[in-house]
Amino acid sequence: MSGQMLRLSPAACTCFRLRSAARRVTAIYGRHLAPTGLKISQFSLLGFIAAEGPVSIGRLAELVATDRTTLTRNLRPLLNDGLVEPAASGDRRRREFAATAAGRSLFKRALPLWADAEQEVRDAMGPKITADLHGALDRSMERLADL
Amino acid sequence: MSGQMLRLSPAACTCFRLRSAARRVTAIYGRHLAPTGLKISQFSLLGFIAAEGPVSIGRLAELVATDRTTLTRNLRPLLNDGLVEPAASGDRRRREFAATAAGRSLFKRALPLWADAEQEVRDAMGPKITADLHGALDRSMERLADL
DNA sequence: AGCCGGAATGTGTATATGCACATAATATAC
DNA sequence: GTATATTATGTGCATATACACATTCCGGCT
Repeated sequence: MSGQMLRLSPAACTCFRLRSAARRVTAIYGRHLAPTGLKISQFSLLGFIAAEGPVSIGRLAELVATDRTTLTRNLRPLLNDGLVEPAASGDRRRREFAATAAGRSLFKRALPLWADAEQEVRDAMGPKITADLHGALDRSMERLADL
Repeated sequence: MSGQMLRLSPAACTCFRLRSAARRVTAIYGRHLAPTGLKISQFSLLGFIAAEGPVSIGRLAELVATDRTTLTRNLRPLLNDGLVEPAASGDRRRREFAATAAGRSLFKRALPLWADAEQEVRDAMGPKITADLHGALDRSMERLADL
């Protein structure tokens, strides 16, 4: 009985735990990245765009596992701040984007701060739990890929 | 060199992976809960309120590990839909909330759908990876509790 | 009684997230 | 070569998230 109750308790929910963990870790990274003016989501997005070269919204959506329409809006702050700019595209349906020089420069300045955040989390959790978490997340995402 | 590049690649970020996983799993739960009109975050919040009885914003913020001010707004839809209502409070600074009969009823109807989502994720990941993920998340959250 | 520090909460602003729906442009079938 | 299916994207709406700042109230001190 109590086992059943425990499994049904809201806090036992896989989704709830993942979301809680994401919120908490997001806050930690946010503190480190604050001097750059970048949120962690913007940092990730900028990094992918810089690494991929000119890239379309749809391709980005695959890369970052985010809804296409979310990216349309997440790009706005980066465009407004001149970190990303539209790039030429052969297909007029497709809009492509690339990092500007300012964008690449800011990303490079943000990298060590991101590494500090990564290290703070690793220090708090210890190498074993960190590795376990990464492994569990990776294998989970593989299995959930086509749902 | 390539190892260094890999570690610095945006996709290797703990925060990015957690957020991606949370998005993906959120979508799965959302599909199951859609017939109830509840988002997974609303389902969790309603569950906590129903389980705790009259509870303040501040207490809820601790329970669900969410910023206090976020909860102020997350409560709105639940209040508007008559699932949660204000409750008396001895301290006029504190606003307390409790689930209504409709709220408890809807939560009970949503529970099996939530269980279906939980099961779908478990089936996709398998019992071992599921247990590993839960364990890694639990231990991570413990270690990150006071950061 | 009156002041005052701390506690509990709300608001303004900005971003993140995704579904349903609409639009534009390319590719394909005939 | 046009009608149509498909592809790529944007928009309206609603919610989720949290920081900085403002407000209101309680409790203790004088």
